[in-house]
Amino acid sequence: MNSPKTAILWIRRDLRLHDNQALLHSLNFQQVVPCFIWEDTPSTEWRMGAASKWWLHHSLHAFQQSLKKLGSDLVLVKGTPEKKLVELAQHYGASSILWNRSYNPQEAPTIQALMRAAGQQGLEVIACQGNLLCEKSALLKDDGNPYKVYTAFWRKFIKVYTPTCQAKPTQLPALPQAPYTKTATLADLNLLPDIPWDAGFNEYWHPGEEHALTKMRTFLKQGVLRYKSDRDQPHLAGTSMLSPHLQFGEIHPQRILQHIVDTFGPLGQLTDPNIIQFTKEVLWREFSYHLLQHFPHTPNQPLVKAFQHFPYQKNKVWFKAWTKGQTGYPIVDAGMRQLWHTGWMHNRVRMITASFLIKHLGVHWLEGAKWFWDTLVDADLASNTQGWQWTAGCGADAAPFFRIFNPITQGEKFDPQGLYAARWCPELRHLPAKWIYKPWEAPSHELKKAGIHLGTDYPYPIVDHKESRERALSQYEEIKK
DNA sequence: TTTTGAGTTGTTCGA
DNA sequence: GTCGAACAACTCAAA
Repeated sequence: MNSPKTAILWIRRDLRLHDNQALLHSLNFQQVVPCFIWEDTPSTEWRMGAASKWWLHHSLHAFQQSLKKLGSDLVLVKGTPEKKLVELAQHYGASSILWNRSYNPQEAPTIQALMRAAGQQGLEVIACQGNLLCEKSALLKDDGNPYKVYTAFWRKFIKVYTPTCQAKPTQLPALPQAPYTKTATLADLNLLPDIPWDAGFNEYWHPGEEHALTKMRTFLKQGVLRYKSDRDQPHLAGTSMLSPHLQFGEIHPQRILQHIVDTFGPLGQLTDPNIIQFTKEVLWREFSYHLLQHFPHTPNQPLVKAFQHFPYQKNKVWFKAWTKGQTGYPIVDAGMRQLWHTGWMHNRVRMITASFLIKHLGVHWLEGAKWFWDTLVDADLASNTQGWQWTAGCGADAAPFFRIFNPITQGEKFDPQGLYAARWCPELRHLPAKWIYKPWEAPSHELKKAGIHLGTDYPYPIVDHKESRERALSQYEEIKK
């Protein structure tokens, strides 16, 4: 054995040093080439959206820096993964390719092609557990079928699960000599927008593992203690905001649960409803992946087949008003504008805006899912699909058909002072809280005093709540038959 | 196999 | 203004 043992470490959305199985496995090699491959125009649907690309750019940068600190680097390459990985292996004389599994069914063809290409070259492939706590068949019902009800999934999970975290390595194997000439720079990947719509992103987000870990520790020390009530109030910073960090694998859910167990005790014995609620939210992500893996058609097709024939309507004008935050319903508009400016929307408002698009405007949930996919920094195929189908009533454990969010009372209930509306729809900021979620009902002198001319400064509602509600209910009535 | 109880996030109406 | 009931019926989980 004269030549050193060399491995290619394929990095995807696992941009972390802690709890990174493939990275740990790579320590068994003498030389390791960590690499990220960017495919400009992948042939799959659901290719990475604009907001996610922004995050990826900064996250790659952060990860590259931390690899450098440990004596390695991140090699960036443009091209088709299965071709480039084999090419890299040949260039460096590597014997093995390592990666952490992705649970996105859209990526399955790439993996199959890679396995084939590697096999032809006699390369060893090692796929490790990725960003999930429960892989496809790790948690099933006693009869062997997948869960379709969250509570049952959760109960089983806390019974069987114990976290096992792994510290980050203190040093990494060196990069081999003989630099690969076809590397790209981060700028070459062209991940940042051409027009600077990301200005607002920079003040809200700090991608990277270090920031993710800090955010988790701070949240689990403070915010989580009021989570059960604060998480529902969109004007507060009551949620963990860890979702994009999880999506890019900057933090493993294992580490969050470990921290919870270390601080508050075993999951099965938690008593504080705030901690339980937060743990449940972490597990919703797992449940979404559970569903996505067992029902891989759900990003595009309803889980409940009866909904294939639901009479959704195309309405470009209404859809555009929704995307721009110009529906005339302040809670909806505030949410859509927050999304546009920050790449994120508060969870409660996600439900309200989604419900409004599907039920009040009668637009297909898939249209909304695609908009969220492009604009969210935490866009996650499993959570996005599950969330939209839940709202549409066609998913697992879905909302009953008669549950149609009232866009006025939801605003008033969860933000009685109207702070969220005032923040994101500043044209309404002088309107008293009493009217801020229903400006069209405000007396004309109040509107005048607040300096608002409806129809000019802020739109009238594009649809009537009561009418839309009744129409949606009667359509659902039809579907049942 | 059969049976029984339960199921994230709500709204409206009428007393 | 507050509160409880009705909204429907079905699928799922587990004993």
